[in-house]
Amino acid sequence: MPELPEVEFARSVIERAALGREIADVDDADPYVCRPHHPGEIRAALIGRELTAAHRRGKSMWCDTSGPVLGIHLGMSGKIVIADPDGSEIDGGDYWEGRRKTGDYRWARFGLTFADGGRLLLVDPRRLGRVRLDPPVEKLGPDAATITADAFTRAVTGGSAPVKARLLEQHRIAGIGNLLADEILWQARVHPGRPGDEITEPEVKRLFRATRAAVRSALRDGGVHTLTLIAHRRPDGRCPRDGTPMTHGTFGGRTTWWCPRDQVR
DNA sequence: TATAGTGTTATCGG
DNA sequence: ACCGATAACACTAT
Repeated sequence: MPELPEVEFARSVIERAALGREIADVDDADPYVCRPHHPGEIRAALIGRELTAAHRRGKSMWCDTSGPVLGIHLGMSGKIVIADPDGSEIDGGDYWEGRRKTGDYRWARFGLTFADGGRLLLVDPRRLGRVRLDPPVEKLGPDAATITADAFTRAVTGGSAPVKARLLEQHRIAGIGNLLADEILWQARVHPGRPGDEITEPEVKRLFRATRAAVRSALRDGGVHTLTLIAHRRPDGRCPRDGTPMTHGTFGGRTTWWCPRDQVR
């Protein structure tokens, strides 16, 4: 399930395989995924156009076209699949890899059909992805992969909300999901429940460095599943640093795992 | 069989 | 205004 690194991979697949192909048809029949549009609205806007560029900020993607901008969000279970008329497929996903057979389009929730017969599909079993025209990208904070130290400090400090909740707010920093957040807090040795207005300068510094390091390593190694802490977020999990049994609780409405010895309130 | 979940958004209540 | 909790979405994994 996608966080920033997985979305970047999907974006690169679109860039590599879908740009410059004339759009001959659009399946926008799913009113939930395509909200707030009505069925046929995206179709009418894109037929005869082509994608000219693929962008990403945080977990949001958008494509420039010769017409309106096409926004794509993968939600929790979405991925991009490019299916070509010769039967070949480019699978732009990770989590469902090996669990979805080539040619299984049961959960295709949106699709572009190109004039050459190829298709770009949003395959999304849980239907939490979204496709819309002219998405409000400006509401997102700076991308977690490139955010500056100053912007990071502004985003994380202040307020009474737990720091974990802040890391997850896409309008402050775009791209950190539940797993990345736990990894960052663990790397930085910061308790997830620390309120923003109590975070110290050294803590912010460690969080910033951990954010950059975790995002970079997940981008390099193929996704958030490769992060150190992830395998230890489980009932019998132990801290990879000191062997202490991991604790879990809820912050910002999400299940959170941390090391009670390393990460002290 | 029951429950939780790597995301987002809206709404309600404190 | 800020924050937490809850629901909704529909399916998979444990």
